[in-house]
Amino acid sequence: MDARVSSQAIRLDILETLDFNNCPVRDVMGQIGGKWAPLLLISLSERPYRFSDLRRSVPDISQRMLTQTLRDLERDGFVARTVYPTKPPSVEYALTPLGRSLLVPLSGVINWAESNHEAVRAARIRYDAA
Amino acid sequence: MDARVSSQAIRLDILETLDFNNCPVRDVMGQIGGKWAPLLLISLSERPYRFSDLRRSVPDISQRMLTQTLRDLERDGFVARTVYPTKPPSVEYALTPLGRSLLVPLSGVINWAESNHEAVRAARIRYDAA
DNA sequence: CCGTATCCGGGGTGATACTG
DNA sequence: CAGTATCACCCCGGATACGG
Repeated sequence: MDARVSSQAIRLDILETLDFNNCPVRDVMGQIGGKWAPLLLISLSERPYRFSDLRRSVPDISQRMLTQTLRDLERDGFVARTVYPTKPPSVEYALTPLGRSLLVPLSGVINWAESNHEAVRAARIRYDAA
Repeated sequence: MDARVSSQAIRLDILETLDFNNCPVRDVMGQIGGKWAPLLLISLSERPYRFSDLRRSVPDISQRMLTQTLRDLERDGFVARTVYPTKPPSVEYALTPLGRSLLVPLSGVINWAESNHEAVRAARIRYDAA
């Protein structure tokens, strides 16, 4: 067995075709790796949210950033925006099928982050001590 | 069946305990969601790299950003830095067990990005047309 | 309720030059 | 080869005010 191979297989199909001028990692991760997008996607994985509900679910997001992040997610096809012309109007945001399919692998990273948060924090303390 | 539940189950353990003041998503994704970290982790998933090799593997990264990103990854415990006191010196970067375990779920997102890159680009074109 | 417009400060990023 | 130092820039993001 090759010593470079980990005990857990990692398959990265991308390695063979990685093109830095038209890079899916940059194109996709650039959005979902932003400051607010992951948290919004997590909330929306539960159920559709109205604008104000979403704002309450992420307490320290500004109205400006909430609007802007939702627009970006909508533009990329992850989130659908539905306006109900009530008075006052209400707007509902929900994951699209594409957004839901993204959340499958993304939830793996999120759960990893939760499980290994302490290990990362410990590594930082060790590094900063030296 | 609950209409809110997708055909593909998504389990987010984090939903029950999400604490925004000490948030693993922010703490972990903040690093690996950066501009350069994902690309470096992809390269390092193959094999250890020396500084210059890594630089060649990501052609448009500056020396400054390569150093800084590697330091951050080292600090979080994802990458190990080994100095060989040859002349001139050579430095090798390799994934740690923690980094390798991160790459398991991360590779899922990366492969998703590759598979769905075109769908995302199409969604953008559609959105921008309106 | 759900935005948009404007201003502004700070940090991330690149370019360049220098060192062991 | 593998960095560090410094400068300058730009854009993200917060605060605030206003509008449909």
